[in-house]
Amino acid sequence: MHILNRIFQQLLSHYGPQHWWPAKTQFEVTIGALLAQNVSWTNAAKAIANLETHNLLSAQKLHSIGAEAIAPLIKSSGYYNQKAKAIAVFLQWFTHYDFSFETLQELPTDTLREELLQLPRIGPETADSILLYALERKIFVVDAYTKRIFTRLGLLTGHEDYVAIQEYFHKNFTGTVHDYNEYHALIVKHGKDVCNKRPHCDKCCIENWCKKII
DNA sequence: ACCCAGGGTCATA
DNA sequence: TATGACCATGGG
Repeated sequence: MHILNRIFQQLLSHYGPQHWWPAKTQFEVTIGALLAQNVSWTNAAKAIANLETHNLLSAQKLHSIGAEAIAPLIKSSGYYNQKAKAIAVFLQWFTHYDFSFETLQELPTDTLREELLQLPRIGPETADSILLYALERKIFVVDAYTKRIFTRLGLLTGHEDYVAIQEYFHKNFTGTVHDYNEYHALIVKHGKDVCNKRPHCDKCCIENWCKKII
């Protein structure tokens, strides 16, 4: 049993299921992934709620109004000009697949990932969030918490790039897609839970309960 | 007032 | 490759 599997079990038993992604549709997950970039989830959630209020939480409708009309509706998510443009470009790309997630599902994961990465403001974490939480592909989502927590645990040096960290999980974590879903959500939960002020803090995970895992 | 939050991009060395 | 600046709102 690899350490990554044991840490997952610990996190799950400690925090319980996180029920990600908090959205009703695959489209809402995707838009949410863009809006949540580098802002608190509550900020992103307000923007999504605002779109829903205006009955714009569908690809066709959102595509029809354009970036200039989207921007003021998502102000609460920050970077609203960049994000509005990103949503508009994504929707333009999505027209090639008839605004259909069924059609998207026909593509292999690697191809989909490369396509998504071509789009503005869709970097590795956002692309993987869409792949995992909207399309249910077995992809590990790496974020700043992942790097920080697992570096503190001594399992990473802190100098690995995104892909290297992702491969570490793909090779060693033997979970289902649902487990991949929970793992990332639990890491975010744990990252907020413990002291997250840079390198060291006494009452953090290492001193308190992460040692028990290892 | 400062820091950070479910990042990405671009310029610079 | 590796930093730094920038985007921008809202809560602590």
